[in-house]
Amino acid sequence: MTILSQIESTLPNLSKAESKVAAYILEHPKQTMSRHIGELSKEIGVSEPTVIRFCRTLGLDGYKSFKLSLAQSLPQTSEQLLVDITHNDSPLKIGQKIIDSAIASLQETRKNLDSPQLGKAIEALLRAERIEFYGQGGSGIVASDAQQKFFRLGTPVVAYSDPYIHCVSATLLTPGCAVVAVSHSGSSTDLLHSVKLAMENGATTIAITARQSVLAETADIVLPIDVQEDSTHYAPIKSRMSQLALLDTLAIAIAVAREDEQDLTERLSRSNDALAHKHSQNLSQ
Amino acid sequence: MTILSQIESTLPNLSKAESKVAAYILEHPKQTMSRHIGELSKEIGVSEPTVIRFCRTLGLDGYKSFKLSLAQSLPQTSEQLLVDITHNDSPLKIGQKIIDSAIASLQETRKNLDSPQLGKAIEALLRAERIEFYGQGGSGIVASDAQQKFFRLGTPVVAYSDPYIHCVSATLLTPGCAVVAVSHSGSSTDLLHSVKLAMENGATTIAITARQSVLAETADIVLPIDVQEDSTHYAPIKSRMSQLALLDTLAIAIAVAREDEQDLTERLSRSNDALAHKHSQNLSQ
DNA sequence: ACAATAATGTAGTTTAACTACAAATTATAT
DNA sequence: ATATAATTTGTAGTTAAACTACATTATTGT
Repeated sequence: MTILSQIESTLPNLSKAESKVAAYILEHPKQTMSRHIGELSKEIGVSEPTVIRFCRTLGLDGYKSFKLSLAQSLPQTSEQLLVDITHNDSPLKIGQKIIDSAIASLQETRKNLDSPQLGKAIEALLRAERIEFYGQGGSGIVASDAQQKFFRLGTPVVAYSDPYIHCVSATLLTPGCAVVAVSHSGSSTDLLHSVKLAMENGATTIAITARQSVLAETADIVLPIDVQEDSTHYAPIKSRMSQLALLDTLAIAIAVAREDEQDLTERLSRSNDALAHKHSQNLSQ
Repeated sequence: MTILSQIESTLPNLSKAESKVAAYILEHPKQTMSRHIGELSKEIGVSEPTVIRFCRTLGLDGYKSFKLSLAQSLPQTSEQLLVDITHNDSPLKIGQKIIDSAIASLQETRKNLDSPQLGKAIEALLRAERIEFYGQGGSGIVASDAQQKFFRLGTPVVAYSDPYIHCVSATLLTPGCAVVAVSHSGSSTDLLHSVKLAMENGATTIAITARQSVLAETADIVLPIDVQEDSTHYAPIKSRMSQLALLDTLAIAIAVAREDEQDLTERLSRSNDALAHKHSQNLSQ
C-alpha cells in the first residue's frame, strides 16, 4: 500500500485540521514533495505542528520521513522518464527501460481507476448470463486471458480474436449478454462493427480502450486506457499490462461479490435452520 | 532513468572523494535514505561538503533533493506492501491493490534482471533457426504473446499451450532450435518432459520460471521469476506481468541486435560501393 | 452552563543542511 | 626537479528548517 492510499484510509479518523492536511496532500502530492513544512502549512492554512502531528498519525517519524515515503510512492518526475531504446543499450538497460515504462503505465491506470464506470462494468458483468471477450492482435491474447479468469466465476464466457468469428457471435447475442471489447487504439472497424451488432441485439457493451476513440464513444461503458504514444517499443507492452490489470480487477471484484452472495445465502439458510430448530423447541416445550 | 543509473553513468567523471560517495550510495541506497548528511559523510569517510558537491554534480539542488530523488527511484519498503483483498474492499481498492502488487512484482523482476543469463538467452535466440514457446494455462497466453512479438523478427516461431502438441513438437527439434518454456511454478511434468525431449534433440532450452524449481534446474538457461506466494489473488497477475516484461525485453533486444546487423551490412556494402567508386576514379585519371 | 478533554496554534530550541574560506593535493610548465 | 597554478578536499561558521513545550482555543458531556 502506498502512503497515498494509507492517507485515504486514515482520512475518516483524522481531526478537522489534520484532514485538511490530508486532503491537500492527496490533491497535490507533487507540490507537497517540493515544499518544506513552513510553506506547506501556510498553503494549507494550518500550523506547522499540525502537519507534524499528521505525519505522526500516519505512523511516520515526522515530516522528513513523511516526505521520503511520499517520494517513494510517487512516480518518477516526467523529465527523467522513458528515454526510448537506442542501439547502444545493453540488454539489461533495455529490460530496465521496458519495465520502467510498464510501471509508469500501470501507475497511470491506477490514477484513472476511480470512476463510476468501473462500478457499472462490474454490475453489468455480475448480471450477465453470458460474457464474450473480443480483441484482435495483441489484445486477442488479453481477451483469452480474461476468458481463463472469468471461466471459474460461474458465468458462461468465451473469447474471440478472429474478426469474422466475433462478428457472427455478436449477431447471436441476447439482452442478457455482456460484451467486453479490448483494443489498444479503439479504431478497428471489425471490432467496432461487432460491438454495434451486439448493442443492436440488446447486449451490454464494455470497452477497454483509448478514451478518445470511436470504440469508446460507441460502447455503453468505457474503461479508458490512455497510453501516450511515446515509443513504438513501449506502446504494446504498456497497453497490454494496463488491460490485463483492469480485467484482473474486474474478475476479482466479481469473484468477491459472488462469494459475498454465497455467504449471504448460506447465512440466510443457516439462520432459517436455526429458526426452524428454535420453533421445534418451542413446540416440544 | 533512475537516480541510481544516473550515478553509475557519471561515476567515471567523478573525483576520488566523490566517487567514494557514489560507490557507497550505489551499494547501500536504502541506508543512505535514512541517514542525514553528517552520518553519511562519517560513514563514507569524507566531509559533509563533499557529499553536497556530489549531489550538485548530479544536477540536483543539494542533499535534500538528492534524498528525495533517491526515494523516488527506490521501491517501497516491504513492510507497507500488499494487504490481501478482503470482502469489504471496493472495486477501486481491489484495482489499486492489484496494480500495486503488479508494480511490486515488476520492480522485483527489474532487480533480478542483471545476470549473465539474460545475455546468454538473447544470444541463443539470435542464433536460433527456429524458436518454440511452450506454456500451459495462464502461461500459454504469455507464450502466444511472445510468438506474436517474435514473429516479425525473421526467425520462424511457434507457440504451443497444449501438452501433447508441444511434446510431439519437441521430438522434431534439431540442434539449431531454441525452446522457451514459460511456467509460473516450474513443476509441470508435461512441460518438463517436453523440455527434456528438446534437450535430447540438441535444442537450446530457456526457462522463464521460479528459481527454485525442477524446470529451472533442467533448462540450459534460466530467467528466474520469483513471485512470493503472498496471495492467491495476486500471484497469477504478478507472474504474468513479469513473464511478459521479460519476453518483451528479449524480443526488443533481439530486434535491436538484428537492426544493428543490418546497419552493419548496409554500411559495409555502402563502403564497398564507395571504394569501387574511388577505384574507378583512380583508373580514369 | 460549566468543567473536562481534545485539538490547534505560538514561540522558542535543536538539529541538520548549506556557505565561505583555508589547507592540501595534484597537475603543469619552466 | 621545482615552483606555480588549478583543482580537490576539509574546517568552521551561518542559515534555515524541523521539531518541542506550553498556552490557547474549540468541543463534548454532564
